[in-house]
Amino acid sequence: MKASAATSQPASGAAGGRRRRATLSREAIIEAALSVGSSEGGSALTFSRLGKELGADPTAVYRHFRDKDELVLALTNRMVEESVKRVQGVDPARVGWREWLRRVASSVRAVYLERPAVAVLAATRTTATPAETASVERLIAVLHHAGLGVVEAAEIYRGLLDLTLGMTQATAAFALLPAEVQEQDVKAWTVTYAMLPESEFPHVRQSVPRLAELNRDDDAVFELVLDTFLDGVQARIDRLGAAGR
Amino acid sequence: MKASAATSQPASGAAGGRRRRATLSREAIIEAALSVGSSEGGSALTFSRLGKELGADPTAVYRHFRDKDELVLALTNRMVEESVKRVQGVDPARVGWREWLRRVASSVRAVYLERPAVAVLAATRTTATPAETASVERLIAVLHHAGLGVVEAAEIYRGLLDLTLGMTQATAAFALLPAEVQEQDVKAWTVTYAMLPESEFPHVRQSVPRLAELNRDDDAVFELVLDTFLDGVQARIDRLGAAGR
DNA sequence: ACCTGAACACCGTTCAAGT
DNA sequence: ACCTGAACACCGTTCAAGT
Repeated sequence: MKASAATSQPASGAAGGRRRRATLSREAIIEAALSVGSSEGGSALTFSRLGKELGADPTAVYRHFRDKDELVLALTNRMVEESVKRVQGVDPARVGWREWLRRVASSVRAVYLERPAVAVLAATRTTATPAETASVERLIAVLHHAGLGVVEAAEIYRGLLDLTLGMTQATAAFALLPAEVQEQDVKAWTVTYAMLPESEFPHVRQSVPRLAELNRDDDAVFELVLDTFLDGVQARIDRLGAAGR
Repeated sequence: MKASAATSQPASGAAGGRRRRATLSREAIIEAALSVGSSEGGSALTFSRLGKELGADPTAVYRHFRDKDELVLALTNRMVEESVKRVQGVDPARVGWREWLRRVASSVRAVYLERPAVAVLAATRTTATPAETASVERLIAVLHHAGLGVVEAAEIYRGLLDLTLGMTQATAAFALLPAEVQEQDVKAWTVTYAMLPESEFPHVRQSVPRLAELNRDDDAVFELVLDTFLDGVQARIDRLGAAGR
């Protein structure tokens, strides 16, 4: 458990210079929660830690949010906004639908994994905020223009997001486990799997260096899955094109 | 919060007739934990609930498991065993690699979703038990025989499992949320998204009935993703075949 | 040898009391 | 109007005491 650095980012839009211990506001609480949720130690987002970060009593948060769930929804919206912002300069017409989807998915994953303790709470939630609805419209539109029917485009959008958020939540949840537990998991691949008898486990033994590598690099596994999924989308589009001719 | 029915399955292998309040054993505790983890109410697996199910003091579990993590690992192994058992009658040579992988992934998902409170704890863990290692060997072998190189087969195996477990963990986590919170999420699609202005959100409006449907049916989304992923694997195999000729 | 029950350091949340 | 701090019903875990 390392001490979490109290590095709150400058507020977007608000005229800066917010002091610690200043009067609480939803904005200040959201910033503090994002900061607590990104702590290296990897422990959960709690009212106690949040109060410490704010320099206030833990229960003071209840003056601004009805309960923890309302805070989680506000944090989810913030991460959606941040994800959108990171790809807003990328034009799907220029880079192509495939590369654009890759970047959208990767930026969602990156934003979430920067705050694992928030990610485990946010990944499964729907906010229906402007940032989210605009993003959904955009994704379906791009898939439609790529050659899919509108409803099929919507299906692929949903699949892509569930796939991205699901795998990201799993990575975040693992990162929050105690260090000893994580090491145990690494050892399973570098020791147990590496020492399996070659006669019974020929395929495992031949690929175990790569498997151990992938076990330490969830991002690589995610990109592999993402690329394979997009290959499948491409195949679907090609099939429609062939049938339409 | 509904009362969880104390329906423990008959122990596999053991000569049946175990009584409640009998002397505790790892087996009895595992069965009780699986039962608690499958409760409809959707609340977490805790020592308190486990003790009630066993008719013993909650802390009695510590006589048989070092801590909760050791229990979780034992439960993970049980679910892996159960998943393997459900497909052991299916021969990949007969149904084809694609259909076999579909069934493997679907049975893992089904077994986990029957015990959501266990699934959220188990999905990210590696046990390195015989059931798991044998399963890994089998999966890589099947993908290799389908036409992939051994290392590439291992990569696809890993991707398929992370994809399956990640999406399943997300569904399980959502199922554990309080009922009001889940309803809120449903309403986001049937109300907020359904009422978005058509001029700004033409693609959403055209597909919103299907999106609302998918939102209530995570299994359908999973199957869509799985099929699209397997299409991508197929494309990869075709490409290798063409290059090899 | 195994189980019990008090205790501890945490969780989220409520509410009366402060300013 | 907003914050504090005691209190409550929970968490996992430890440990002395029981049988």
